[in-house]
Amino acid sequence: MATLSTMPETTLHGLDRFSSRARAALAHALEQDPESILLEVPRDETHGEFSFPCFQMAKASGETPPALAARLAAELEIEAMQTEVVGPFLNFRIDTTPLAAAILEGALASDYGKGEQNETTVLEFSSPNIAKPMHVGHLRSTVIGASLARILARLGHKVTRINHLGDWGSQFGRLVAAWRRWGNEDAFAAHPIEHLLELYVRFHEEEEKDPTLMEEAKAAFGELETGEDGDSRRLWKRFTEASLLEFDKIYARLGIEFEHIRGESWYEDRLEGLVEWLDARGVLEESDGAQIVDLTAQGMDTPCLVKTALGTTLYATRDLAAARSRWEEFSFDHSLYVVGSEQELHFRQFKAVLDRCGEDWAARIEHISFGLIRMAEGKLSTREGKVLLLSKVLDRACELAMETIADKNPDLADRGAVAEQVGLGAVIFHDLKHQRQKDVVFDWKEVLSFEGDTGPYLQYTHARCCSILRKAASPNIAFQDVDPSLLADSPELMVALGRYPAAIREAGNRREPSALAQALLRIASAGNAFYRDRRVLGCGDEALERARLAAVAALRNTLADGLGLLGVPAPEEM
RNA sequence: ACGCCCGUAGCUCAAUUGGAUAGAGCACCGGACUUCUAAUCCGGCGGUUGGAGGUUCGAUUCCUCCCGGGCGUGCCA
Repeated sequence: MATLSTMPETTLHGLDRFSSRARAALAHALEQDPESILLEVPRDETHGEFSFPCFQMAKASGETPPALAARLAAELEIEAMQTEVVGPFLNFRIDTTPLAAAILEGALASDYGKGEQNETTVLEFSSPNIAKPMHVGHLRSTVIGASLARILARLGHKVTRINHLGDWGSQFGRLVAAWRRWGNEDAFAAHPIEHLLELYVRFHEEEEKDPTLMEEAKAAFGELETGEDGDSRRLWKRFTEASLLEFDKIYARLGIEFEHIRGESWYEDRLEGLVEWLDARGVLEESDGAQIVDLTAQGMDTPCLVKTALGTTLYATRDLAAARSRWEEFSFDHSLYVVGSEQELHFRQFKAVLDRCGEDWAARIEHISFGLIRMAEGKLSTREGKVLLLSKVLDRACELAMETIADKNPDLADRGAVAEQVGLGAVIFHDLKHQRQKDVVFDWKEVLSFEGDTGPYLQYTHARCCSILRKAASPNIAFQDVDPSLLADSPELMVALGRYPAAIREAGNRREPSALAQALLRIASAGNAFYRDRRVLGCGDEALERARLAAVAALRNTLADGLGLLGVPAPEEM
């Protein structure tokens, strides 16, 4: 993969074009490899666009940091950049006209922020359970995964998205057993998922009083796992099909697609082979009648169970089979699993099992874990029937967006469609703006907020840009027709736009969409300040209007692009 | 009990993964719409970064202990 410093300058996007020059000059002056020169972004923008703290290099050369900074400032001659010494820091400032020229050229092009990481990545995300409705808990995996898929694709990855449906396991034994006792065809026909959820909840209510229930459930799952096309399997298929229809509605709404929708059952005929393979590798042991892989040497005191004493498979069995299958099929460089943090032990275990088997590709597996969504009132529990349906959250957000439109822009055409975009945008962005690792307390007031650091704020800024461009006599400004010196008064906007490519890179490399979300907020903020202070249309100077229109177009394009990567719709009017 | 994660302004979160005077939004107070959408913008208020040590030029960030919260800990997923 090409590193920043070895790439030709024309392929460097945004501020990278300037930082790479500074790094190259520093590397030359310090006789170091450019890769070892790390530039920082000063917290305080008045210090410039980049900064080089001299502490470490000074130690190596025996100078004091301020002395080294001063020496470098005197030596360095960088095209279109000025240096400034502040104590031990060497700061870099980009000349405003070349800055505007470079950023405008980049942001008006269609490949802004594109990367060249030519790698193959398998990405598993969303993965709801069959026979249960999607609830707010599924939102995170779904939107984080979908967004990461787009971001990584932009960076050059060949991405394969897999929806690993929870369509297998002992829970289906429970469901089948519950159906046989209390199932109702009419209720199922009318509201399939609701009815199945009722059965599931009822099972858990009654299993304590009636131990024969669990026996029936285990027997039913046993029937399923025989692979025979019997009654159990017919029921399971019906439940699966009904669930998929429901899921598709949500995915269509969120604009999410998968290369493969493969439930756990897809790997069913590989399960026996997997167990035999583990045995052949000599890692399988029996313990209390179950088949386990001991992991004490890997630092885990809990072994990985691959078969119950009854001979049925477990979650880990299926994930191991899936991992092997994906390795054989895709020969991936990365295999990412966007799954909640409560499954961390599971992933450590299943990677450790592959380690024990001598599979070095296990190191390419990453658990992209994320914090749980909790309700302010207490824990959600599917078993107790306490769920907040994802569809309800989306509906409520869109309703509120409709009310807001009626209030703020009652003449808007196509209000329903825009309300849908704004409502979804609020919910999706709210999720993606937080670091994924942190737990989220679901708060209606915040999720439904359309002001401040929200999705609708970004959408609004985008719509404002569209509005200006719509009213312009000639909205399509070619970069060649712009005098960039006329934008020399707007370095804040140019810098914010210029950091966009690096934000995409950071979001991808850290598997952290919030890095992109935060960058978009800064861009929108700079954009709002820009057109507040600078009249665009009818500013009295044709060349100036052209330049400002180009800046607005660059802003609009970047916001639309970034929102697209996050999966937030970008209406042109709202 | 043990393991992992989290703790930053009244609330929700940032802080370039060890850098400069810890920043935004919400809430609150005060200002800006006859001019490209006020879902916006500008100003003010707000901090012992849970606590105590340690590592070093420098710690919100790394280490140890403690406090508080979340999740997990062989036959669920």
